[in-house]
Amino acid sequence: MKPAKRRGRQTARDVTTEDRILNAAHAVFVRSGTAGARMHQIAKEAGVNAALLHYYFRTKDRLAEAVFQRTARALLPAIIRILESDAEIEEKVSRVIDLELAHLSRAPYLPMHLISELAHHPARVQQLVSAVFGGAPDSIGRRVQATLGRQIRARVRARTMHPIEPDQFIVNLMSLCVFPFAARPLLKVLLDIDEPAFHAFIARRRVDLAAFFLRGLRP
Amino acid sequence: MKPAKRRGRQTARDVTTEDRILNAAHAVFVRSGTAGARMHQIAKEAGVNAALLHYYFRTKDRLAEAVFQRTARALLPAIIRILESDAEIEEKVSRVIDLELAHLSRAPYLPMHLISELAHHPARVQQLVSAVFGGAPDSIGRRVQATLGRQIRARVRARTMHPIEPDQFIVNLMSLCVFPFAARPLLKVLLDIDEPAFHAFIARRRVDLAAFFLRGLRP
DNA sequence: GTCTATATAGGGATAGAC
DNA sequence: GTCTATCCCTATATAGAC
Repeated sequence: MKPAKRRGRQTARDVTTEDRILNAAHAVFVRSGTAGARMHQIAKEAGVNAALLHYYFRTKDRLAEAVFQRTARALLPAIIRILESDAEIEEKVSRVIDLELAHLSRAPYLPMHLISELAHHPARVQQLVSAVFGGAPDSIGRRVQATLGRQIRARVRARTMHPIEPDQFIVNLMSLCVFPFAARPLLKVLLDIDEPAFHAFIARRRVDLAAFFLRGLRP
Repeated sequence: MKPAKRRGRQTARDVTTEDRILNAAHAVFVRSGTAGARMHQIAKEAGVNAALLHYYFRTKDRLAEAVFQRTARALLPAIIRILESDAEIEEKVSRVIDLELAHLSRAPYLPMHLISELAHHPARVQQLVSAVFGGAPDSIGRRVQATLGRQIRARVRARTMHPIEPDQFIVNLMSLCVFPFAARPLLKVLLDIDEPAFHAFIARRRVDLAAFFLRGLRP
């Protein structure tokens, strides 16, 4: 590979040509959607010839799959690890919110891509499972829900928490973190805010959200 | 137009050929994304010849635009009307949640389509504004936020509500309603639930969500 | 208004030189 | 490993008969 002549803004991980392609593909796929993305555009942003994409990843679909798996590994496993740890519930909520809002501030379209791919391309479902946790097909979700369920029941018995189903707990938490980023273009129109205002909005959220959520759990 | 020979399951509004096309286009665009959608597929599901699509809507993009505007008009205006009405906050929360969950249970991919189109196709932003409210460019969002802001401040002074920014209020409410549907394929994998379990999940949500949200607003 | 037939372009993919 | 040239198919779009 040629070391010089890198066109796009390259990160520290832009070492090998394959990485450059993967990074560019990630950007283009997320920006335009997999169906709308153009191989030539990816090649251009990676600063390489279009034929090289087929040399490294045989087809567009394989390239999309590689990007998808990378996206799936970016955040979900870390969230799951927090939720099934043995930390207190308040601790879990804070840590999940901190992690999600920090990460999504840097990669705002990440969840959109994940969701959109899953919706349009049924094969991705299996790929998600194997990407997030090597072999466990369904047990992951059940395990997290069981852990949370035990914690919640204990707190309800102690009169320090309002009853809530574990799945509703998880979905509420994820909704409040992810949706603002996924719906960013919509919110900008509806709330009439621009880019800096959006960042201020998220900054405020990092301060307020955990407290709002935890008040919702009080008895 | 020929009255017989309708292939797809037709609704009561499948009266004119143009409607049939629009309905089929809606289904295909939402299912496959605009870029992934194929004109032939739309024609097939509408039960008409492919050339007819171009007779009624000159290009694929115009057809996509028509579908988008229809999608935008489906829910947003009603939500906005509730939020800027003079009902009490508790009442607003309940009504928005009821309306959204009922509507999205029938059209789960509606918000995904809206968001995805806005993200991928910058021209849609302007089209959204003119679709939701004829001429008012930005004032809609500001007006809703002002109304809510006044209500919240009054309640905070009366010590019956915890302070919260109007924009955070709106985004929290929308997040909790919309995200579960937008992320449905993801949630099915993560929570290990199938179609009927998802419906049960939403049914439970229609009972619990307003109370959860309102607890989050308590002082 | 609706159909058949066809023009045209764009994009994914390959062959083969270097 | 990387480039140039090119193939081929698919999808949008149009022309024109009925």
